[in-house]
Amino acid sequence: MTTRVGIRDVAKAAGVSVTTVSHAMNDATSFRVKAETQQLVRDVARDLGYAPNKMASGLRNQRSQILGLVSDEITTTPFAGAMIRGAQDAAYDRGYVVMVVNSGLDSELENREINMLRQHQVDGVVYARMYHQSVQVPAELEGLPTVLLDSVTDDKSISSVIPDEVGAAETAVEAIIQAGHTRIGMINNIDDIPATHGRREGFLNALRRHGLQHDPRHLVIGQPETTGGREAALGLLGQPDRPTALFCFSDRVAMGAYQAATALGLRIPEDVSIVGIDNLEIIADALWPGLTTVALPHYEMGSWAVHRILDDIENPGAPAVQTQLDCPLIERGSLGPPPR
Amino acid sequence: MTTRVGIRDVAKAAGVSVTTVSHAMNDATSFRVKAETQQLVRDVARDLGYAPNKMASGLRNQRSQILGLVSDEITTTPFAGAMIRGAQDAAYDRGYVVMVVNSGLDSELENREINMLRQHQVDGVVYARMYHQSVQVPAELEGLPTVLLDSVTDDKSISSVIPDEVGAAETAVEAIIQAGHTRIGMINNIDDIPATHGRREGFLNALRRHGLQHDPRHLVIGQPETTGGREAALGLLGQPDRPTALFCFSDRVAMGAYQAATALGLRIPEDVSIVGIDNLEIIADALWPGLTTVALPHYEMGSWAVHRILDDIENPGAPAVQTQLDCPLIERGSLGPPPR
DNA sequence: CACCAGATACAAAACGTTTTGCAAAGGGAA
DNA sequence: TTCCCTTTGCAAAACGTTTTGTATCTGGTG
Repeated sequence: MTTRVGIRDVAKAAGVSVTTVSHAMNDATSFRVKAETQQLVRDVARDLGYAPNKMASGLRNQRSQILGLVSDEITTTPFAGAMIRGAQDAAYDRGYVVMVVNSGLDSELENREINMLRQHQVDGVVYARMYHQSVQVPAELEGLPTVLLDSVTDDKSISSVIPDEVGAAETAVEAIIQAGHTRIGMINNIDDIPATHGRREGFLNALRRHGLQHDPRHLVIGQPETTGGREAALGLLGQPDRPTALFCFSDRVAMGAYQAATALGLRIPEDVSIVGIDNLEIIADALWPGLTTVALPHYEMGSWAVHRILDDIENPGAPAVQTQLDCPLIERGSLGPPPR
Repeated sequence: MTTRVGIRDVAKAAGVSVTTVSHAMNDATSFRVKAETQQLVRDVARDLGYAPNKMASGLRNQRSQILGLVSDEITTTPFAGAMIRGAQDAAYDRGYVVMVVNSGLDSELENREINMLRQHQVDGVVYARMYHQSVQVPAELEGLPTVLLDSVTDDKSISSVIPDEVGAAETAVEAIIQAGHTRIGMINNIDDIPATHGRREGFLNALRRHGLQHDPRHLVIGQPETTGGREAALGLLGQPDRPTALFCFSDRVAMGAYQAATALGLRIPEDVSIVGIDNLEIIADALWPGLTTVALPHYEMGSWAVHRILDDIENPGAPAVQTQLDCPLIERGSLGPPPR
């Protein structure tokens, strides 16, 4: 490995002082160097392949240009990837870079990892959860610019971004209603989490808005996986006055509903329409027919969080903001008119 | 934000010099400090919440304790998450931290991102692909310790880790044969990539080893997604002397095979057994019955790559090694004895 | 008692930048 | 010509560590 080229190498090669090189490179202060000299220096720098050492400049500036991203789980769904990419793209656009750290559910480990981030002098951290939930921000983050991703906390002084759960459900159910359905079932999550309540509320809102009767037997709950969806849908679709459309808590639940429909000899969407939430492409695209669903804005949330944190860093003191991002409908083939 | 506590604060509080504090903290050199003093210093450091500034120590040591991870795609499957987590866990265990960067297919962007990593003085980089493939290592990585993850290159001086494709297929097909099948079909990928050839080879190896006839009509190819699997399986299972078991290129292809079986009124595994590759849990667990499949060791590859790179950094000059990692069989419910 | 070795602690230099304060050069006005 | 201002360039300090070379102390030995 050839030894790295530093600022003094450039200075020597260009026949100027390191000060001048520094000024020439960081054009914020370029009024201290003649345009001509600046060009010369930059050319030399490029030819030499000079790239400033961020550890040195960070040390001097007390700014690392590094953001930390701490997440709980990362392996089971592609959502984490989308969030990370959103965060990383935004960071890159603004000259930052992202350190990813994840700790499963081990909060002891999480604290130690946050500590490592601190040692690396990260300028801020995005504290992310894989599923929208309410969290306690670890004390280790005290004093570091922090924004919550896919989670909220009681402390209103911390910015956060989450999906608009209510709106997402409304979007889905509106679409179902537009297609002509009046008997609409919902398979909700059994867990007591924000998504459960928000989506239920959105479901009921949409029904009410259109003056549709809500049959409580058509709103059931189950484990938020495929098996739970299958069992719930089996019950729902087995009834004589079965719903003609099912709004499912998630795409995995919807996949269970597909299985139930198939088992009962019901065609999708001719006999029953199904709509999910998540836009988990690996499932939604793979189902047959494709699953119409509402996308959760993971990429956008990652991007939003990073922009928020950088705004905060560059311009401290702005008030915290709690955001909800829109969830668009993604149409595939599982929503059609009700059977006559 | 209270101003960070530095080594001189600790020194002052403990009534010793910064040198002594440094020696007391880094116990490699602890023979230069009395055990008692060391304890005192450490206690004081803990009480003050002192955490050494890695930018400063990195600058001094010419070692950032940061690893770069550059990947192509990250959002579509959970594989990326598994790799990243494997890498990050391994890094954490050895006191390192991972900077993630990803660029889609834009190699121009990739180069600029690698450049950012260089500026941050990463000690090495893991160059990862999401699907096993043959790559050209970008010139930007020149001179940086690099290992290839889920990819290989012609340059044998670069270490790499990939799944044992041949072995994976052999494992799957052996299991099928053990279950009693003799007419075994395979739905392979149409793309000309290493996985395609390796899995085909493993399939044929296993058949040959057991003296089983290979009917060329039972080895078909298709797009490596669910739709491709469905169409291929429809053809395969529609034949009068249909195979009693299907070995699928991937879990998504296997999902298509499920759909085809269902459409043809075939039960799994009573009428036809299906085995995949990937252990894409979100699908394999969700299918009904669960999909028996061979796991691709994404987590392990991430971990292996990081350990390799750190070995290389700590002990330079060791020869490069190209590794293949084992792929274990994950049994769920889609493999049974052949119908009589 | 004098000397020495070993144990322990410290001061200072170095890592590669940025930035401040100052100096030199150039040019216009008196 | 002299003076002063503006433009351009430089030397040096600082960021927070680690490490080297040296100084001091202690106690044991001749």
